[in-house]
Amino acid sequence: MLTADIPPNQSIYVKNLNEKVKKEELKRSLYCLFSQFGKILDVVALKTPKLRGQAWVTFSEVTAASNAVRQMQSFPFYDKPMRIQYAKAKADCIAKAEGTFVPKDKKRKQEEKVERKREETQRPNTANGPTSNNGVPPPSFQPSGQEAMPPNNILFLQNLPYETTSVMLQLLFDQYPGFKEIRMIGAKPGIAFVEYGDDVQSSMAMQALQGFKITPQNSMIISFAKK
DNA sequence: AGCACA
Repeated sequence: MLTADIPPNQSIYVKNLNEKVKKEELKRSLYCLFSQFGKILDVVALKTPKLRGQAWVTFSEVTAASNAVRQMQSFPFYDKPMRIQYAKAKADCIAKAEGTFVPKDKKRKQEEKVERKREETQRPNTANGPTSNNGVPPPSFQPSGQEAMPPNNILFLQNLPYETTSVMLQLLFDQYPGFKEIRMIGAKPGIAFVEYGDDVQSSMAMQALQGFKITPQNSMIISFAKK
């Protein structure tokens, strides 16, 4: 029996994570790392004996989860290759959005009944409902164009104002751990490369500075550099 | 290895 016959799910299950990383940092890093595939609704990680070293990342689209499963398979994250599958169950944040959420005192075995309820309760959606988001990470930017580059410790910057200097960029990017250097090409204004120690660090900086405006007209576009 | 919502 392969591990790969779990049906697609908008949540992914990530295991073989480095257990020394603190929970909040782990969640932030996973959020940054996986945001490249689409909007993330929730990241769950627990440090209980049974659940450490694992996490769940829920996307707003199943296709984002599919790309993440494929592209990030075995990605070295905090020195360990991550193992990624679709999650086996639906995330609570999704069930809540659908109105099918059953609090945890009603344990499993309820699942089939919940499925039926879902069909009969189809959207009496008029006046109520705390609009969407329940305790989720900050909203991500919309990927613009060719965001499909695989992770790289080097970032590619576009749409910089002509007068941008490497010192200006250094001030900005040196705020994030692992910063190594800025490289600009004299003949090509408007673009630059930023090198970090590893892919995780570059991902953090990308997430933090994506869309940063050096001038009101210049929203920085950040992607991973081509290998 | 380990599939939850501390």
